[in-house]
Amino acid sequence: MSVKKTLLEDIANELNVSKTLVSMVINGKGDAYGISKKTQERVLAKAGEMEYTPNVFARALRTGKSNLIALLVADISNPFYSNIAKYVEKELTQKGYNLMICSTDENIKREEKLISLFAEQQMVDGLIVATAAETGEFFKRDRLKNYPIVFIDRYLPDIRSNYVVANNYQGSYELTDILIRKGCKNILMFNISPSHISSLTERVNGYKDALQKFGMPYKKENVVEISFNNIEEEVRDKLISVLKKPRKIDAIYALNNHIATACLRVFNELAFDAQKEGLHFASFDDINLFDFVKPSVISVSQPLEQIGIAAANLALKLIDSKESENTQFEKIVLPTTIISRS
Amino acid sequence: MSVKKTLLEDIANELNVSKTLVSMVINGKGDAYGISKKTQERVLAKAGEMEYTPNVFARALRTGKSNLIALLVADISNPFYSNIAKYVEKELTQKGYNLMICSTDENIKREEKLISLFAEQQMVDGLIVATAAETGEFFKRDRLKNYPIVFIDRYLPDIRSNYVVANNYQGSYELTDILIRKGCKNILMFNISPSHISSLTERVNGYKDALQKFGMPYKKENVVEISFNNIEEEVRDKLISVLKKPRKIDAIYALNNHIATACLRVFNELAFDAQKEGLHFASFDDINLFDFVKPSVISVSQPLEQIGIAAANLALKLIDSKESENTQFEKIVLPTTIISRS
DNA sequence: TATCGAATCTAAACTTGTTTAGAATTTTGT
DNA sequence: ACAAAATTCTAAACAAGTTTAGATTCGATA
Repeated sequence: MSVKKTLLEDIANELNVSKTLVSMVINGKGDAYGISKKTQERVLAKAGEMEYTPNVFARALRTGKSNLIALLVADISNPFYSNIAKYVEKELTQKGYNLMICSTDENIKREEKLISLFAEQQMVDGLIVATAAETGEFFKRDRLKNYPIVFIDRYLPDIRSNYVVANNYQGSYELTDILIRKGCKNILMFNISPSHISSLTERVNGYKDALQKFGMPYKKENVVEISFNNIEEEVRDKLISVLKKPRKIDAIYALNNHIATACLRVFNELAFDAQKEGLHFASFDDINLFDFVKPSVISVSQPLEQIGIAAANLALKLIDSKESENTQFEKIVLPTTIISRS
Repeated sequence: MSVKKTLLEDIANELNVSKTLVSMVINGKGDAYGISKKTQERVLAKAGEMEYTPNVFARALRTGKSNLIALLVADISNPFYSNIAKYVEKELTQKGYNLMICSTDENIKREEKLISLFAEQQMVDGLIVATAAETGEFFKRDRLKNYPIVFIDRYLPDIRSNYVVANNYQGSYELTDILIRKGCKNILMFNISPSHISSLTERVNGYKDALQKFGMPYKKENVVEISFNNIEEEVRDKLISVLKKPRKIDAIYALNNHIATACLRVFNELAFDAQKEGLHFASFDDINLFDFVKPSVISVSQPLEQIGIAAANLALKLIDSKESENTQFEKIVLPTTIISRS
């Protein structure tokens, strides 16, 4: 019962011209194909009057372009990703593209399934991915050769690829440096497990190298691994046992915002006054929350807007230069900022 | 240079059968069309071997179904929406659908443009929308008649529609009730402007009716409107002037999480100890942050997961029953929970 | 042995645009 | 005035599937 959609052909029939002509005019190629100004106007007017909107699928089928880009992240409800998503979308919208955002749940199989659907079938013109992959063998498959993929947040060392990431190493190095200068001798780091993710390993490396600069030993027992799917509980257990022991630890460093939140929750529950106890608290990733809590958080803030914009534009660039067999890969590393709260 | 994709026809040629047959088997209609078991097996085996994946656009063009649903929200970086998005996506994935999430920036024109693109051209099979519209005239257009649209968070009173919302009235009523029972005589409410959005007006109504129940007057000056695009600054100005005056106000009630965060920022900056000053603080919407801040926040928590799941399933139901001219509209109102922190 | 029916399969139409190759018309040049 | 060139337009092919209508093939029935 719903009203019939207007087709190209309907406009053509109304005006007694061919649908070829209408298509050309609608796509702004009227001049290029030498359609008279008068005819162009008539077509445009009629198209407006009949509320014509092109069928996206027919167009994509014929041209092989959907003007769609997909963004794959572990979890869209993580503010880190949802903020990046916002900026990616904003940038793409300006350039006439639409964005599909999908959560992979940090599940490699799901990620691969989505990539097969989106990329191999050209459902989307390009892909922006915070990959959960370990080695990334999947990305070597022929079908993905020459397909526009931009990695964000994490990259795969063994895969030649384009990526946009924050300078995790440098940020972590600076943060550790600050903690040491504040007098910390025993910085306990909470890492995520599995820890193959590049951004995490680089944060660990930055931490190690800063220790080394000050001639401080890297103690394995000072890096605690937390399963990514059970953060709250494991942090609670580990942190409580640390706080209850006679203290050697003089700083806690959470490697991402989830861990940091879990730590803060424990401090809160125990009514533990870190400041009074001489314990510093630091986190990689900066979230709103940190502006309001005690203990004050020293954090590394990632340039979310710039990451989003850069990833969007890099993807568009790759799409535009797709045929040109460009084997040059772009690796964009953006600086982080330390946020030190009093 | 990238490897050629496998087409239905390629499989058909390899096996010396028609592409019709291959299509039928691939879509699981082999039995229905009387294709022999042996042939079905051969097709499936060959399809797997050749890594066939169907072209989404060709399929959608012919069938008029894309297995895509779009979710339109004001801002995907708002945890309220990003959490709903997560659950909607999870539910849809299980049912074989993919989700397109788009931010409208609370911009009605952009919302309408996206809906035209998505719905009128059947780019997506259904739509879930937290609309920015005021009257919703747009939704009355013929092209959208009988198109599966589910409103979430907000609905349009003048539009006959399907929606899934939290019980904003009841939540706000209960919250106000609690504040009054705690002895509050002057509850200052920060509302968002423009305030035509149903969820907000219902929160105001709940507040008013609770006051009335206790025979307390509704004072216009106790409802302050804050422009949605300048929340931080306006809240700062208004709140500071309130706090500096000789106090009559004994509770602040923020109508959403953005306003609440802005208020907390002001308390923080002023080192204002609300508890000591006998000021209660409440918010509609519950976010992580509230677990960690002072003053303690009394909040109304919305059932994000249930909203997401219900919206997804309602959309799917509408899609399935599309042809049946169902004029019955479903209105799902889910209960909220008060979270009272000590 | 011609016929009917079931089982199995296929040719061609169809979805809605874009693009190619070329046709029809008008203008220009001499 | 006629060919060449430029202008303006169109028929048909094409993208890659799904669906309809009907064609074979085979054994069974009369």
